[in-house]
Amino acid sequence: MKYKDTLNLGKTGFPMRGSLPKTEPLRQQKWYDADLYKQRLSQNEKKPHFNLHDGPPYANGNIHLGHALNKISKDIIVRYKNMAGFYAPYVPGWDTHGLPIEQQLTKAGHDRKSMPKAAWRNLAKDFALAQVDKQRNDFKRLGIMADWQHPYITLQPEFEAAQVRVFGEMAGKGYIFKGSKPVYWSWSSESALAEAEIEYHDIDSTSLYYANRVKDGKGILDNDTYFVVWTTTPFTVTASRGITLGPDMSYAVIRPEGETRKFVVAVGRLEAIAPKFGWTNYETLATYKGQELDRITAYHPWDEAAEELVMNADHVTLDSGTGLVHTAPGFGEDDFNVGKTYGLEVAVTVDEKGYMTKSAGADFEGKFYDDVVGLVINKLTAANLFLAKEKITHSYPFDWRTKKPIIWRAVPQWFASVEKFRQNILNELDNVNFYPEWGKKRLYNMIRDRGDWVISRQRVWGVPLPIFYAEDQTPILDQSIINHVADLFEKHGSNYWFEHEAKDLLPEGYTNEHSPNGLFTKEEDIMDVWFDSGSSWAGVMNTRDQLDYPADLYLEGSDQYRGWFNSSLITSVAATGHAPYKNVLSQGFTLDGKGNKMSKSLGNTISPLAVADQMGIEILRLWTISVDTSQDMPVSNDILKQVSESYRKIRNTLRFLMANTSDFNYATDAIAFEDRAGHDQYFSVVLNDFVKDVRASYDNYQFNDIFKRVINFVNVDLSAFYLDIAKDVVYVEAPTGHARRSMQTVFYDTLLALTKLLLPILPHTAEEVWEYLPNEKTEFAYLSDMPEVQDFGDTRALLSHWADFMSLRDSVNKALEEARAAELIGKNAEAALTLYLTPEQQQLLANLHADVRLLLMVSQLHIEDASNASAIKDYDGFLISVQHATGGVSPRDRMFHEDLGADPAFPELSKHEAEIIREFYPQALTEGFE
RNA sequence: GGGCCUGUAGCUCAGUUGGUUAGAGCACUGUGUUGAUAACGCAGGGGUCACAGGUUCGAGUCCUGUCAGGCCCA
Repeated sequence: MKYKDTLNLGKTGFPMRGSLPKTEPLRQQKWYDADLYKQRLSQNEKKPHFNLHDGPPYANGNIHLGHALNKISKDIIVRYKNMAGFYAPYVPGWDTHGLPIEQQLTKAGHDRKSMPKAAWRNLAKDFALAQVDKQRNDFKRLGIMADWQHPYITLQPEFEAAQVRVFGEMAGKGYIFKGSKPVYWSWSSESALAEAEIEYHDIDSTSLYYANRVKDGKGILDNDTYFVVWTTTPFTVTASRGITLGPDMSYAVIRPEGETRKFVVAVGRLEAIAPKFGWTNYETLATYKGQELDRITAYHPWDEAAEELVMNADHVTLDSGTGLVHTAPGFGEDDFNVGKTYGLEVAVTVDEKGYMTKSAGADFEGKFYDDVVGLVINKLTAANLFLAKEKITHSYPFDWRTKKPIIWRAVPQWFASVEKFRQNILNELDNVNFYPEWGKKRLYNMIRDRGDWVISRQRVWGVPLPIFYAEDQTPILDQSIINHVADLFEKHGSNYWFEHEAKDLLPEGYTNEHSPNGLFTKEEDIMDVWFDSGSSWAGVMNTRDQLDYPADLYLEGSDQYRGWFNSSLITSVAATGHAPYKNVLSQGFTLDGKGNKMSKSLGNTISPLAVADQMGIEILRLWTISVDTSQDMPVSNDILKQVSESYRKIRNTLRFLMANTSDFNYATDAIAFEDRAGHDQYFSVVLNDFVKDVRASYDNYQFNDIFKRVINFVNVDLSAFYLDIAKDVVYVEAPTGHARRSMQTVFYDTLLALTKLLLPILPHTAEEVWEYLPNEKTEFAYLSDMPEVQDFGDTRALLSHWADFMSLRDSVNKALEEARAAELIGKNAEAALTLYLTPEQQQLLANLHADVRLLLMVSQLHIEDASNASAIKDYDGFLISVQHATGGVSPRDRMFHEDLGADPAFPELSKHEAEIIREFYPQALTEGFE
């Protein structure tokens, strides 16, 4: 027989390489076939609940890395919670209303104007549901364990009904009102836009400087005095109704050389402005504070029916312009606010498509707003008021979908008055934990500074605003009527609104004093989609039996402070007085390897599905915990390659543990902690601390902390030390002997703990490992529970002793490396070490209760008293001498021994080995060795 | 322009209340093994802690500014 046959070399079929792209989909199919999601949940039915509420991605387009990061992070948390003693359902959601889907229909060749609204909405619904199906399949490829068969979708009747009831609750409290206000108006999509629907680009504009002649100078200014104003939006001059000054800013009345007219310009801008008008010399006739000129009037440049009122407001700056702001309340928010204070007319001279109306004047009517610059200049020039034009490049708002510029424009809109319950919202934030902590500050500032919420949209694809109008156009905002509409939606879906007349939507026999003839009309606007997703706490958490309100956790990208975190908080506090979440976890954005943002145009994007196909989704999942998700995260192929190296290390380590426990049955073979060898006790403690630390990191959502701990544990604690020394035990010692069983006990504990702790992150790999653990009872690893932290008492002394040993080991390794370089030895087994130790250092070794020779992996170890040392090299405090080992090499354990042939039957083996052979391989006595 | 955040070895990350020669893993180089083998061990090189001021006996760690980058807003 061969010596090798008397060794316990590891055996396992677990492949070194995972072939992840091929095996993952097969494994996932098994999960879905077995309805593993439901199995795990039903197992947890009696446990405390943990609800992570899914923020709904928009049902349009391919999933990108941000989606993947989001869903994988949630999956990690939910899987962990389910294995850690919680009933943690995960209902995925989709956001399905809104303009992008309407645009997709248009792109596909459908014409909204050519069909009834209800028909258009059915097309949108079909499109959205198809997108949901596609994205759902893609999410499943990421290995996400969720209730994929019962997602929530914002177009579901029960969701729409819940949303409408939230609206009713707010209306009932008087939070909903109708107003006319400048809003972001997209003429290209003929709709008001939410702030979230806007993006900014730099554009070139023609700005104009012109003069307004004083009409009523209130005894301060003469009638030959002119206010010099600046505008970057010339079309708004048609609706100009005022001139705003900074109350504390100084304004000079000057007369340029060669001019008969006098001009008013802010002192702080005079020097910058004068050259533009060719004013090389001028005399300053007087200086006034802005507030001294308050309520003086001036003529509109050409509109005799209009008048310009001088006003004061704090938003005026000296950064640009003249320090006098031309004010058109219908076309700007600041303008509107100051105009409101002074009671100005809100003139709107542009229609919904961007064309000037009759109110702009006969020569403007019908012209596109952006094409009237020349006309405005002509009119100003004709009135001798034109001073200069100037090209400027500035950041300007655009419709994020049509990519066309937008304008501010006052239109009738429905609002939610955030002002009325702003303080309640801010107070509620104190009851929420934020990860990271600064999230609270960020959300707080946003709520504090935000204005009222424009909730109406002039589109079709969305939840209708459940509002009726009486014959005299009085809006009817009655909570009981709104709830009646909600009931209809719950039964028939919101398309019912568009398929029926107002009278069919109102409760039977409804009357109203404003409708003497019993006639009613209905609102045609729909709700802002942020109201949809912002109502999900009501439409999902409150509606489904297995879920709770408020949710334990909302987890989204940091853009959602302005989005979903925000809108959910507002609707929830408005309707119930409470925040919809107890914890908010926000994540950064994925950046490329250079730290720049990912975008299609830059070509630096990485598709999660491509990663799954090329490397395996496990690699992306492992990447997710390798980075600090609270900040922006770099991703590149190089980074993923590095992560895949880490994956291989983890995989190989698991494989080694499996291979060396394949003949081990915990039930019959395990050795109790007290009876384990010193190094096995030590490692049991290391493992236990590892379990404790990793679980704490999970509990605090510190993903990259888990990664760091796992990688260090695998590389340093296991691979470089414990598994390395283990080979001389596990391979060589008697197969069922105490030394080997002691170590195998720890191996198996480690294998099991590591597999379970990694499962939320690497579920495919963990399940694969599980197939090689015949003694584990559950069919899937996911049906097992997280390892519990054990109590080994006070382990500080033990850990301290081993920390000391590690210092000695470092010194020994350096000494061995020098001996190797000097060609005194090759491998460590050729070495005989002599340590010259102080009494304290000798005590150190005694404290270990272990075979130090084994721990240092040399053939022979001699301990001498330090006082006997002469000319021995000091390695960081340890006097170490390396010689070549003596005796001969055993072909079996490949170590040097001086007792080879002590058993005459086995002349090549050591005494200890011969004993093992006699007991466990008696056939060697007859067969002999080759 | 404003709010929030980030900038430590080639890469991903640690660096407690400011205190001796700034750490880890990976990668890299050298080397040993060839019984974890398309694996594993050991050793080594590598950072003016984005930059510039300031506070302090002393700053990666506090303050100010600049630069670069990200999210959100104007």
